[in-house]
Amino acid sequence: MTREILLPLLAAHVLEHGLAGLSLRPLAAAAGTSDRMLLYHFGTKQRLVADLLEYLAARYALALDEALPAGRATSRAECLADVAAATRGEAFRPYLMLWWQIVAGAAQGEGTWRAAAGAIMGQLLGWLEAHLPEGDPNPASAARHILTLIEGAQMLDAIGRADIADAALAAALAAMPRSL
Amino acid sequence: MTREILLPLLAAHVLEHGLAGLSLRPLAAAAGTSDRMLLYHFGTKQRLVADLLEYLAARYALALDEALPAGRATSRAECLADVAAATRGEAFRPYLMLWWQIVAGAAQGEGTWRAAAGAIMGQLLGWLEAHLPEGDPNPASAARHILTLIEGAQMLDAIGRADIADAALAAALAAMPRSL
DNA sequence: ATTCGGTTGTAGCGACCGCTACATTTGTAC
DNA sequence: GTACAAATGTAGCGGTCGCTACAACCGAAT
Repeated sequence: MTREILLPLLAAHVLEHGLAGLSLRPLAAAAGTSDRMLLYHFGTKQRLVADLLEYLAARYALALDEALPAGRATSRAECLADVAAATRGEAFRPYLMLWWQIVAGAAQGEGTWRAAAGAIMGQLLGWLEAHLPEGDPNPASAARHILTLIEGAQMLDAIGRADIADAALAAALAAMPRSL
Repeated sequence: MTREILLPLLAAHVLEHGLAGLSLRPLAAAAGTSDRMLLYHFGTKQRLVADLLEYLAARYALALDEALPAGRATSRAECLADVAAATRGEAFRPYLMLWWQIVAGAAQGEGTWRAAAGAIMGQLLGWLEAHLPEGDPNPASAARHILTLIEGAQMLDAIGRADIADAALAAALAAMPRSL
C-alpha cells in the first residue's frame, strides 16, 4: 500500500471530516491501515498534511476544469455567472468546507497553508484570465474583480447566508455591461 | 473573579492565539486562574466558547462603530471605500484571524458558530444599509454587493494576496458610478 | 461562635494524542 | 534455501485533553 494508493483514501476522509481535528488513528482506519503505517509512509503528521493539501489542491483544480465551461465567455458578466454556477453547486461543498479551514490556517500565519491557499487562488485567477472574452481591455483587473466577488459569495454560502450572496452577485452582474 | 471580569481576559488570549487549538489550561493561565475555575464559571468548554464568541461579536461591533465614519456616504463607491479602509487596517487583523476560524467552523455545520457568523454579517449589513446615500434606489442590494466585495477582499488579505484584493476593489470602484 | 453557601486549590481520572522501540512477516535476489 | 531489506503488527511511552471528586477556605447571616 504505497503513498499514491493511500492519498485518495486519506483525501476522502478529510473531505468528509475536515482538517480541524484530524488525528492519525481514525484517518488510518478510514484508509484501511494504521497510524503506524501513515507515519512510516509520510514521516510526520505535519508532512502528511502538507502532502495531502498538495494532492487535494490538484484534485480541486481537476474538478474545476471539469465543472467549468471550456471556451471563452462572451462577456465579463457571463464569465462571473459561469464560475458562480460551477463553484456554488452542491458538488463543491466538501472542497469549500476544507477551503475555509485552509484560509483559517493561512490567516493564523502557518506557511504551508498560506502557500496552498495562494496556489489555489492563483490557479483560479489564471483560469479566469484565460476565459474572459478575447477583447477585454483589462483581463487581469476583471479576473481579480470576479475572483473577489466569487470568494465573498462562497463565504456567505458557507455561513448559511446564501441569500446575501445571491443578491450581491445579481447586483454585480447588473453593474457589468454586457458589452464587455 | 466573576465571568464579566474574566471575559475580556479570555478574549485577549483568544484574539492572540486563535480558537483552533484552544485548551482550557493555557487559557486559564492567561487569565490568571485555573481550568478548574473556568469550568466552574462556564460549566463546559463548549458553553465557554459560545459565551466568548458572543462577547467577541459585541466587541467587534463596537470596534466597527469606532472605526467607521459616522455619517452617510455620498455614493456607493465612497461607502465601499470607507468600509474597506476601516476594516482592512492592521487594527482589525486579530478580529479577522478569528473571523476565518469562525467561518471554518460554520462551514463545518457547527450551529453556534454559524449563528455567530450570521449575526456578525447581519450587523455589518445593517451598518452598510444605513450609511449608503439617502437617495440610493436600492440600498439593500447595494449593501449586499459591497459586503460581498469586502469579504472577498478580506479573505485574500488573510491568505497573503492583498494584491488581488487591491486590484479587485479598484475595479469595483471604477464600475460604480459616482453619481449613485 | 457557628453555620453555611459560594469560591478556590489539589489531585487525578480515563481518553486520546503523535510518535517510537521492537519483533515479525513478507517479498525478492542470489 | 538463505540472506536481506522493505513492510507491517504490537505495545506502549510521555504528554495533553476536558472534566470531576474532595477538601479546604472564606465571608456573611444567625
